[in-house]
Amino acid sequence: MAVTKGEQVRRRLLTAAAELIGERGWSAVSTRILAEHAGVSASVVHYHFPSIQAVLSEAAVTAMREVLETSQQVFAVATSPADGVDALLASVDQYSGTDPMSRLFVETYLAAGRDPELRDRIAGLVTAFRTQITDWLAAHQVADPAASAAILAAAVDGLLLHRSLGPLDDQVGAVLRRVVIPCE
Amino acid sequence: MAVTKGEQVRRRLLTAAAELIGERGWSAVSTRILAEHAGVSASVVHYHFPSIQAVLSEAAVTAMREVLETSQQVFAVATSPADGVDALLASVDQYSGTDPMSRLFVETYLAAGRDPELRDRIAGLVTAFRTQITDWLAAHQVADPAASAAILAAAVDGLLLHRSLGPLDDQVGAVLRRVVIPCE
DNA sequence: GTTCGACCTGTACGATCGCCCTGATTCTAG
DNA sequence: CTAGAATCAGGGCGATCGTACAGGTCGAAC
Repeated sequence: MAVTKGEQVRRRLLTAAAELIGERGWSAVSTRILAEHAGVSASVVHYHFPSIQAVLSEAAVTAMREVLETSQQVFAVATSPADGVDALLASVDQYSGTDPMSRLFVETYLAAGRDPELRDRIAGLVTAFRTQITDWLAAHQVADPAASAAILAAAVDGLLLHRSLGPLDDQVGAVLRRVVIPCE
Repeated sequence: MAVTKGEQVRRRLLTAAAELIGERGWSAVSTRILAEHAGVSASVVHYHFPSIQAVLSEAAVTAMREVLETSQQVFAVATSPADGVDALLASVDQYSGTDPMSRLFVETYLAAGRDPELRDRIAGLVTAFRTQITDWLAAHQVADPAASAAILAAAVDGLLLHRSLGPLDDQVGAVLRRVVIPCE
């Protein structure tokens, strides 16, 4: 069989960990909670992973990579810079700011500040995402593509953060489109 | 005496809590760690506060209110929308993204998602801050002042989040200035 | 000088934490 | 069919958690 039984359990642990990071917070995910949520015994966690931090890190990096990769694909179909911003915001719209995935992103940013190895992996993911946007903006004659991409990426995370506190203005899309202006 | 001995200890606990939230993370601040950091015995915490969550919430709200109030004062001296954005970014520049205050903001956003009462208090602070910026932008004939203020506030938090992963592009200030365009 | 309240210390309780170890079970190669 | 590897359950260890409580110290009011 291609996927062994143990590999299935390992994946269940990772998906459960990703959910729990968002729901309970990074440092509130314990071995027993994680095991119960994945439907296994507590000691199975330490059979598949060396430590709790290792599970959380791998789960977070995997989940973030998937989201970022699908998120940067929305730019491929956009035909103009304004379309690209709209598509980016639309793809973000499925996250309410209070859902596990949104919170996993922020939790992981914070955890990365306390774990240098995790920090490097996350920085790599975000840099790759930002580079992808930079290239796309440059190809569409946007001025200062690198800084514009940095603002767009930061705005997305910031909007998620603020949206968890309450609804946002309808016109944020129109305003964010101002960021991408053509070269003179 | 105006400030009693007990009040001094209470304040030491609050400032220590604010630091520890940023350094260790919200849910990793324990009674004993907090007491040790404030130079008091462990049970003093529960003499001045009903629970650990209460200390953390009050410390976070107090710290955030101070920062937001001083931060919105930088707009008062700015004479143009572009100046305002520059002043905002400059006032944010003193926070590296890895310092306790930056991290306290994000930690508190996340904690607010798990505590409705804290959420309301934080939402009030952020809304007041955003309203202040909105009024200032409107007074300076910026189009869509409310949405522009939302983008600016979100960008500030997002930039802090991303700056903790690595240095940012030099031109983010120039790009962010594009957000504030005059009414047609 | 005594009383009283504010303030603090030390200790204790039950719960939970990460991690380890020992056996049982299940699967697979030979 | 069997031996061995892979996988899992259960229990236990020392540490730490939040909180409660009983007693001690100390300054101020009377």
